[in-house]
Amino acid sequence: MGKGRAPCCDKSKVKRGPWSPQEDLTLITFIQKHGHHNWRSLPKLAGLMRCGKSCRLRWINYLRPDVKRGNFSKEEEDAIIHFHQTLGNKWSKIASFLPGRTDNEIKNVWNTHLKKRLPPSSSPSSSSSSSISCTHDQTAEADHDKNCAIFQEDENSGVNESQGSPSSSHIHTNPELLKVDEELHDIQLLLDNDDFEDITSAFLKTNEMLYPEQPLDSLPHHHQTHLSTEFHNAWGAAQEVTKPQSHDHPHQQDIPCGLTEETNDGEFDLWSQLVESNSPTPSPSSEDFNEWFNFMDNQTCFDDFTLVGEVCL
DNA sequence: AAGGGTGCCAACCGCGTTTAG
DNA sequence: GCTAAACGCGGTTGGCACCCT
Repeated sequence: MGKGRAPCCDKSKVKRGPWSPQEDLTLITFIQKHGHHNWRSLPKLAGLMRCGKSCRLRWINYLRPDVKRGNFSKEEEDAIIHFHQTLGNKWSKIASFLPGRTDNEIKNVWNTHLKKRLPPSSSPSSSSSSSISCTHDQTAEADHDKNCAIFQEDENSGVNESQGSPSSSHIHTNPELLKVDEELHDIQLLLDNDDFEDITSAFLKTNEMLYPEQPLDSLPHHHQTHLSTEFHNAWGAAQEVTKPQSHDHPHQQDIPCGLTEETNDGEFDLWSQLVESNSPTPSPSSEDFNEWFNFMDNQTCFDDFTLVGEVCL
């Protein structure tokens, strides 16, 4: 690869900066219908003047239905501290332990809050973290499933918004972390797969209710980047209408909403057609999407929601 | 009330890794 | 096996909101 990397897109022809609600809608609608098998061609196919990377980032960090918004619970913060000690700045790895949290969000929380709490010596340097990464990575892998289960359960039992509690500024010492690990292990032993899925489902349902309704045009410009929560909530509820079983797979982010695992191959075929012909093809479940559009109209007070959807398809 | 400083976070950039031809 | 394209990750930045003086 000696020629250097070609730019991912023509910077002069793509829009940059904060996403507008209309762009969010366009992206959501397109992915809802066609999935995202090729980020590079997606913006062109969806009618977005955005770089594919930008679309991917927007989707992963804000628009995908299982993204969890709101403050981090004490348990989540403790977990971030714990796994950062183990893994270092492997944000995506840490994010995989915290369902619904993105690597970007965790990175921001670490840099703005958690790092400041710790004494300088307890923050792993890049060299020290790499020197222990092998052994600890294995430990982290082994802890992965049980920690996921724990945070699902936290959501389910309503202990999420605990940042104001007197203990929320408390920092784990190593013995305490060990105790937490033991507790995690005990609970993991009590959970079977069905319980895990139940908790996951409950978590996602709770997640839909994190933000109140608010008319789009009543918001100041700065908060328009947060409008995705409107779509996110509406989408989550729409999933209840269309394909409730999709809630059972929080980590299968690549399977678009409204498409089950069984239909994924078919969806890929649809993508192939789109890429080849560069023209939209009819949705296999247009009735469901129309229902979703109507729901979104009500949720967002966005009069021409259906129009936006039609334009980009 | 105004202005400067600080914090926060969404988004961008560039590089390493993976995948496809 | 090689090369180029695409993806994914982590670091960094820009700009808004809030706080303090």
